[in-house]
Amino acid sequence: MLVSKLLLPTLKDSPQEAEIVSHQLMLRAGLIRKVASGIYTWLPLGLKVLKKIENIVREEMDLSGAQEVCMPMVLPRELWEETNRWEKMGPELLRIKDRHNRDFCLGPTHEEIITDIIRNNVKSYKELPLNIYQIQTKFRDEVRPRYGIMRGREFLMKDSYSFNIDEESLQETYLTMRETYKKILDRIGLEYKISRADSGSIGGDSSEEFHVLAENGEDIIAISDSSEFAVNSELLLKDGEDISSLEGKPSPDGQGTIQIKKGIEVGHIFKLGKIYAESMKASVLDSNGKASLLYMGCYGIGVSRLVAAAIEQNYDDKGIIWHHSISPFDINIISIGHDKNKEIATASNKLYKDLNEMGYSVLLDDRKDGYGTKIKDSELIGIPLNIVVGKKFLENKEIELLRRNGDSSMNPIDDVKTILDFFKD
RNA sequence: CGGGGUAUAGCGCAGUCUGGUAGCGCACUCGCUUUGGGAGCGAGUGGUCGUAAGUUCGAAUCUUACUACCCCGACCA
Repeated sequence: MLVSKLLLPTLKDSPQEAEIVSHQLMLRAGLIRKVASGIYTWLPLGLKVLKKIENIVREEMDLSGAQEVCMPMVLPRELWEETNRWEKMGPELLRIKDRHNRDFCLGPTHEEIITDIIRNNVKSYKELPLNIYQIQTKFRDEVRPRYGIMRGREFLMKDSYSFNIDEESLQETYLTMRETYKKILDRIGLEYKISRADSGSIGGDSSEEFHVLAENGEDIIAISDSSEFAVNSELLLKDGEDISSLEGKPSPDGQGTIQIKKGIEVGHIFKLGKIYAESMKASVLDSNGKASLLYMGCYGIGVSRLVAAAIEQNYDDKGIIWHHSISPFDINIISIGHDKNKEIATASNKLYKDLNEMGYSVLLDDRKDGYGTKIKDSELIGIPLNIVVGKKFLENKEIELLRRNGDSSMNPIDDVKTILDFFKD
């Protein structure tokens, strides 16, 4: 992609509406623009990141044996009344009426809809277990949307629902999803903790949250300094106790002491048990030919929230630092004097073509601006590797390889192998 | 929903107290010169001052109501 053709409205100043780093940088780097409170448009660069994360999630879900579907976003009242959630969800459920005055809502989650599908189409235990997922826009009319994409009202989520014949099978699927989530977050290069959590209004037996550790996290978790142990701090606090009082106490798992950290909840996995099957009468025939209520699990990942979380965990005073797995582009060719100097333009264009053919996603900054403008923008939008074609190229056919982390080297322009090595993390 | 704050050009801001018909930086357009860390000179474009009503000869400025957005709290797969 040529930078001159790209819709990339970068900003030098942070809009006053943005308070936290990820929100400021997402606006400044031209990833998103606000449409209404908690509702955003994804611009080309932001959408690329979103899609990269979405695809990583999809790949790992498919590898885990889950199957993708797409459920509607507009949902009829009747299904929600079966579980009594039309009432229970309260104003968080954005309700609308169609032209016949029939009640609908915008889907904030899809247990009812998928359970309806399964009860109508799956009849035997032999068809189980099933794990069905979708990656779809959700709407929750949050009491207070904030921090840009982090707590939006409209957001992209991967939600999956497993249907199992018994508790053992559910446990197996649950652990598979737990491993899958770890793989996803590892691939994105995030530092995270898995913490025991309150299962909240969605109900069910037990749940765990995946927290990306970051200063601006909304959740406070207690972790052990010498084991894997982590738990949402709410669960450790007795009445009137202050969170800071937990710091330094012995960890409940008997290993090490407690540290208090802030986290961004990017994933949540639940064992729901039979509650939805009961209220919605979802059963299959078991091996004895008897109707058996389904055990369910549900597993969510906030795809759009991961974009913000990745920034919160990886930025500096110059801008975003993308992990290579989710960067909107792999390489940015900074061509200095591209419009005037044919030698530089020709070399840059060839490099651009070659790297594209090698399978990299490449930006070519062909604008009429100087080095300063171009490198500042590149650092702001967080591209992992810059290739500078300029004066040094004219002198001795050398280009500079400049990584976002500051490492740099001068190399002969034909030394493509070095470019590749340099790019490897 | 309770508390606090903001609203003037795409972004950042001044002007409001003390009423006189809107300004600065950046961005943008054109020309020339520049091109390895956000370039220089010259000439330009762009705003019903959040909305509505009121006071006044006259309102960005004073009054009232409303709306939007942000922050804290309560809430939250």
